[in-house]
Formats: sequence, C-alpha cells, structure tokens
Amino acid sequence: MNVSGSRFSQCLYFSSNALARKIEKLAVENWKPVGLSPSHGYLLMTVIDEPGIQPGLLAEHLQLQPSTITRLIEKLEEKKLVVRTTEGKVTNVYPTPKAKELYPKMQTCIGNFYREHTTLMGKEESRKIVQVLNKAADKLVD
Amino acid sequence: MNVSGSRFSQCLYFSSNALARKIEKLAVENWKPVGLSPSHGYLLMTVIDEPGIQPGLLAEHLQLQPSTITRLIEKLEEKKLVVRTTEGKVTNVYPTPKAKELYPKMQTCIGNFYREHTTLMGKEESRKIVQVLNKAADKLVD
DNA sequence: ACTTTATATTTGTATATACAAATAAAATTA
DNA sequence: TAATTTTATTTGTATATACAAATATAAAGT
Repeated sequence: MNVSGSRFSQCLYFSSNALARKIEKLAVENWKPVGLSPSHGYLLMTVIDEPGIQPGLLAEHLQLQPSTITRLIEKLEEKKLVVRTTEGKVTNVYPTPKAKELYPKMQTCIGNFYREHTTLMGKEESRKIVQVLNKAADKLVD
Repeated sequence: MNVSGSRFSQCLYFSSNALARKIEKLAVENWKPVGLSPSHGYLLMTVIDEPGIQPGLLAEHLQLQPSTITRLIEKLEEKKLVVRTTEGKVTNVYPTPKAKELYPKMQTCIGNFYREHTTLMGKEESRKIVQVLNKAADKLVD
C-alpha cells in the first residue's frame, strides 16, 4: 500500500511524516559512504563553512533544538571531526583537518542524494516540492 | 530564522524534516487532551474502526514498520486501551470499552488540529500541500 | 556595586522510530 | 509426510530528537 492509499492520506500529520521518513531513508543511504547520518553531515559541513560557529547559530541553520545540536556535536567530537572551545557562556565549534578532508566526499553524498530523488520524482517536481514545503513550514509557528 | 532563510532550504531532506517536525509539534499539542501522541491516537482510532485488525495491516495503514507498531500497541495495552490475542502466527488487536469512550474526544483532537493548521496556512493551501506530499511519497520506494 | 533578568549551553530523561535478529507458525514443495 | 520457504510478529539494540531543568555567564536596571 502506498501513502495515497492509506486511510489517513488526507491528514497533514500523516502525510508529512510519511514523506519525511521516506526521504530520511534515502538520505541515510546516500550518506553511508562517509559514515555519518544526514544531520551529522549537514552540521559538519556548516562547521567547515563557518569555523568557530556557535551551537545556537547551528540550531537556527538546521532548525533543531539547541540540546539536539549539543548531542550531534558530541558524536562528531567522538569521531574527531570537530573540537569545541568554551569561553564564558560562548562555545565555538571548529572542524578538524580530518573533517576538512572529508568535505569533497560529503559534497558527493549530497549530489548523489539529489540525483536519486530527482530521478525518482523528476527535477521540476522536486524543486516544486521543496518550495511548497518551505512555504508551509514558514507559516507554522516555532 | 525561518525555514526558507536557512542555508539548507533548497535541500529536500532538510525541508521535509523541518516541516514534519513543526507539524508533529502542532499535532502533539492538539492530542494532549486525550493523553496520547498523534501516532498512538491514529493507531487507536484505526483499531476502533477495525476491531481485531492485525499489526501487519496497521503497519500498512500507518506506513510504519511492524516493530514500531508492536511498540505502539504495547503502550496502548499498558493504558488499557487495547487488548491483543495471539493464535498461531496471527495477532488480533481489539479496543477496550475505555478506548471506545474516548473516540469522540479523539475526533475533536483531529478536528482541532485541522482547524489550527488550516487557519495558519489556509484551507486551500493545506489541501494542496497534502496532495503534493502524497504524490511525492508515492514516487519514493519503500 | 548589587540585584535582577536575559542569554548560551549542557544534562537528565523521555520519546518515537527503525533495523536486524529471533521466534514461531503456516504454506509450499519435493 | 518431511524439508524448505515464506509470513507474522516480537525482541534486543540503537538512533535522532525534544523538553524541562540546571548551570554559568553576561547584560541591564536600580
């Protein structure tokens, strides 16, 4: 049974979650070559692009709670991909050389993911979906 | 910062997850009056509508893994809202009278949730979003 | 200067969800 | 009918995510 066939297909909660899970799966698959989950990957790329970025800003970029960011950073620290320095109430996150080496591979992951979902759904359709999703999310309160 | 403002707003993984989390939040809020999470609620309503339904079918209806269904049922069993009977390899799930009493309240939760998100996003827009989400999900493999 | 309030981050705890393996029964095949 | 394969469900374990409370610092107000 596909999503449209479900008795809940007209429910926004159901549809958005079902889609997100499917896309998550696709993304996870594509990120396996670097041994990171998509969220760890996107966080790490952000840290590489903005060395010294603070957890609070990462939370905004990734639209996740600060506590979730802390947890993601902990994992990346264990893997020696980032380091944290804390001064006062401010924490800065920096990429390690090992992380920087990984950057091209991560770009490939994103590229492959993009290629896969556009192949499945069509390039134009994919673009439209993202637009609709963003528009909807912007209207919902935080 | 809203979703569109994020550096990842053009990424399908990011957008679909961000939207799903926001909608989840709204749904959780609206389901609080009955003391259930949305997924428990939808599962329970399905069991009431189809008494004796098997976990495998529930998994299809809700587009969740069978193991997840087992876990959801366990919770509802603890709360004395469903009972399970197993014969051979087949399990049947039945609602308790307590669950049936809750049905109107659950309908109200769904109604309120619907009212809230259509108020925020517009009725026509909401309908369109659901349609786009389903269409996209159907194109992604399971 | 002292007190209060606001901000940034982390911790403790709880959640839903999934995968892979285990179990057990039924269906099929030889 | 015995052996094999398929099907239904559960269990063990791991994950990302969140909320609420705790911590600690900085900023603002008096």
